Amino acid sequence: MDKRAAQLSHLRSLLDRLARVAAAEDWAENLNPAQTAALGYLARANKFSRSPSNVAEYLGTTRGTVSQSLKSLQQKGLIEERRSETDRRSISYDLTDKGWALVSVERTADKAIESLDDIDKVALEATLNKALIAILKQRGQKEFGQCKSCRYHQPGEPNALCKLLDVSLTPIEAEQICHEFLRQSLDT
Amino acid sequence: MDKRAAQLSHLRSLLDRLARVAAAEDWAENLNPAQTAALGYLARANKFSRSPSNVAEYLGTTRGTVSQSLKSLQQKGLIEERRSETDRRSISYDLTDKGWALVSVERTADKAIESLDDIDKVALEATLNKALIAILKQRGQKEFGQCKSCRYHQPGEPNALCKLLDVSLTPIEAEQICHEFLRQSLDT
DNA sequence: TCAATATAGCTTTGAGTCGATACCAAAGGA
DNA sequence: TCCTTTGGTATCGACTCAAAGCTATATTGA
Repeated sequence: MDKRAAQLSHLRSLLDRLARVAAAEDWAENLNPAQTAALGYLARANKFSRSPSNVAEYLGTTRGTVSQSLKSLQQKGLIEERRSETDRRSISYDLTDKGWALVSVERTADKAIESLDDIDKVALEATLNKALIAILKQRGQKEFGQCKSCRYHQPGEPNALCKLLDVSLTPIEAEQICHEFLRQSLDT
Repeated sequence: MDKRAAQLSHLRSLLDRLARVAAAEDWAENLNPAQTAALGYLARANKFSRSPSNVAEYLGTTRGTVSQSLKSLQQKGLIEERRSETDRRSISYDLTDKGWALVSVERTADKAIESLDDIDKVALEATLNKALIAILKQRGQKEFGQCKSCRYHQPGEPNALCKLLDVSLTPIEAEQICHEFLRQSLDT
């Protein structure tokens, strides 16, 4: 194994270990890391992006797994299902008050990230995003992103507009995550 | 949920999602992410740090889980156990040729990371390391690190010396990971 | 228009894995 | 000798994955 390869795998393992160690504490309220991730996603996704399929694609896992994770979250009273009136197959999940309370508790991993310099945080986010986008592109997976940075977003006062779905977006909604997201500058 | 909290959890989820998506491909040769992580650690750890307990502490999981992961890796012919002669309880694992071959195959996540600018890579590693160290310190977990950056490392030609275990270290060994690692500058 | 077919959204199933707990065996002290 | 600590393993319930199995909607082709 040459040195270059070793260096690469080192960065990769560092990332993996950090996520693994950080995930090891995600057991408050009997939530495992996958359930915590799903709950966190639902808390940040808009109402068009809270189906099991969306969660599965976002987290890079299968619909079957997500189906059970969500069922478990539901049994614990953290989320509740809302069936679509137009399409009787599809389901969307909303957080309950209990769910909202849980996502806002701070964990030691958050504190550790918070302790970084602001400059580091900005750079970290930018770089991680680059890496993530590169992987997703190679796999042909969707990126997901905030409406306000989307190609279909049209700013406005007081509400913005989604030109794809033709719906009005409150300022809060414009910061939520959407599965239809497409970045503005199309670099292939 | 105020904006600051939302920002924090965003960085945290980004990290989590990246690791999750990257891990989703680690199924070559029927290895799951945990097994891949264990194999990767064993490939980079020195001979004093390849016990089940060491792997468990490094990955932030339990000895029981690691015990099963290693057994699975062993059945697949990727590692082999070596029992200590001085302590009949302890076990150390070595990679087989097949195991070495497997850790050196490049995955798409590696390519994505490789595609980053060198400056980004250096900054990314430094920042991730800061965050990891902060978490580990809060949890009272050991850091693990390369001998050559350890407090007990004494450079020398051709071989360096570990002042803790009083053993000679070849240049290759000095770049391996040790569970006894203590960083040089002691900032509390 | 209306069945036949294809696709989409989600769930169930079975094999394998993870984490918590309890446990055994060896080593170290008092 | 007895007690504690350390290193590793067995078991059980919960979880994950992949694949197969529903329904419901969309599309096709007379």
